[in-house]
Amino acid sequence: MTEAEIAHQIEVFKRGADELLIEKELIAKLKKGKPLRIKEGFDPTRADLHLGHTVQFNKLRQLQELGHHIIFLIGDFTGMIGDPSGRNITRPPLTPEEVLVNAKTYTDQVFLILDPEKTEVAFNSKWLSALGAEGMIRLASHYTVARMLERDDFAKRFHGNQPVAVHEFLYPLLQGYDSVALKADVELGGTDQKFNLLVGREIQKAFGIEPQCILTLPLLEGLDGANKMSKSLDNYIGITDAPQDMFGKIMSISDTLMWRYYDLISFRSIEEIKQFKKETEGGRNPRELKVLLAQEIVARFHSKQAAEDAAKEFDARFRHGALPDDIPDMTLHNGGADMPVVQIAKQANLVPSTSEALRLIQQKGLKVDGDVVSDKSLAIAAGKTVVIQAGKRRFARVTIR
RNA sequence: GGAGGGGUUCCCGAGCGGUCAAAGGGAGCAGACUGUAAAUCUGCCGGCUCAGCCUUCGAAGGUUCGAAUCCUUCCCCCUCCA
Repeated sequence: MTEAEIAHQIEVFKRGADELLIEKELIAKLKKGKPLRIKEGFDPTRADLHLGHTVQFNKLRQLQELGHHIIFLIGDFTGMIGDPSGRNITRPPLTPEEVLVNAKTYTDQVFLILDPEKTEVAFNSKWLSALGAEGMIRLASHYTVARMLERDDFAKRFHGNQPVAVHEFLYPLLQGYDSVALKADVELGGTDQKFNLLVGREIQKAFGIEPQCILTLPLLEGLDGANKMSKSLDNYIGITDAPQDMFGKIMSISDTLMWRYYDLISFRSIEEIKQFKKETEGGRNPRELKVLLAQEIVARFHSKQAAEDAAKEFDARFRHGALPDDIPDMTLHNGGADMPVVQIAKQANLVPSTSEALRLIQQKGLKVDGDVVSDKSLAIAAGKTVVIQAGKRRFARVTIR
């Protein structure tokens, strides 16, 4: 590989990335002229992937296009332990069947971005199950508690009198062992993974393997603009979200966050994005650019047509107050008697409780056929069909029987 | 193994015999304003057959007219010492 080619590759590696460790070593690896083994692991604890994950996939895709060997690692074994990255020490363990199902949905979604022909899918139970208690203890001997406590998350909890379970220490070790088993040249991860990735280098050295290089990518903030995108915080945009939802969620992000999304998940060139920024400073309504972003994303995971339809409906619904096309229809049985709206709202899953429905009425947030409900004891006659709206976004077309 | 501290409503965190469905903050929800943006303002924020009733303060018992608050046992977490 020529100097120029290497320089180009390094540029691709680093684009949009947070950190590349260690650049010199990566250059040395590239100089060997062989495709690099690039690994990234994912826990199959959740079936659905969201846009935050795609930041990683996009980078894998770019590296794949450079001709490198991409290993998509499913952490079926580590998934049973649970990622220590925070709150839940105890996670419900997954059954092997659940893991398989999740893994399948994972790969289905990932291959919307990666080339399935050129991607190796691996499961870490293959070598981790074989490790056994003895192997585990041997593995653990290669790292010290003091070094383990260097991890920010552990240190914080330790000093903040929060529990740190022993098994949480094992996770980085196992992840590192994955790199040994796969002979990874490079491992990718979010910035929150930096510690684990570095442990991987040490473990590889301990096993007499050339340590991997590390590429960390920024974490995509969720819809709230503060926390990282995650399903458990319910601030995510799922890859399999319906076009309408996807579009709407992107439209609801703040202007500041929009630029972040442009940087991390848009395929537009850096120059183009710069131009957009300039235009908004010159008075262009950021809303228009948000629409472009929303369309790009919907088109990527659905289709161009879906993106256009979503934009049209969005306009109709929120700028002109029209009802959405896809109001769920349902029939509620009340034995032929009139049914109070509070009950209807609850049973139609528009509100979690009748108390909540009563509150909504007080706050003028509940509508029947477009009219604000002011009488909390309002009942709908059996046989009628009405459109109930709770707040701005929740609708149901209900027939009473 | 020993000593001490602690477990409160989604989260943080006050309360320490009645005025407690439980202060305050965060998150969330609704309304106003908008670009379903942000910021801001207002209100709400356990459940129900909702001007009343029911269930909640780690769990189970007990004391009391009355307990988140006192007692007993148990479970869990943290700190220090060994």
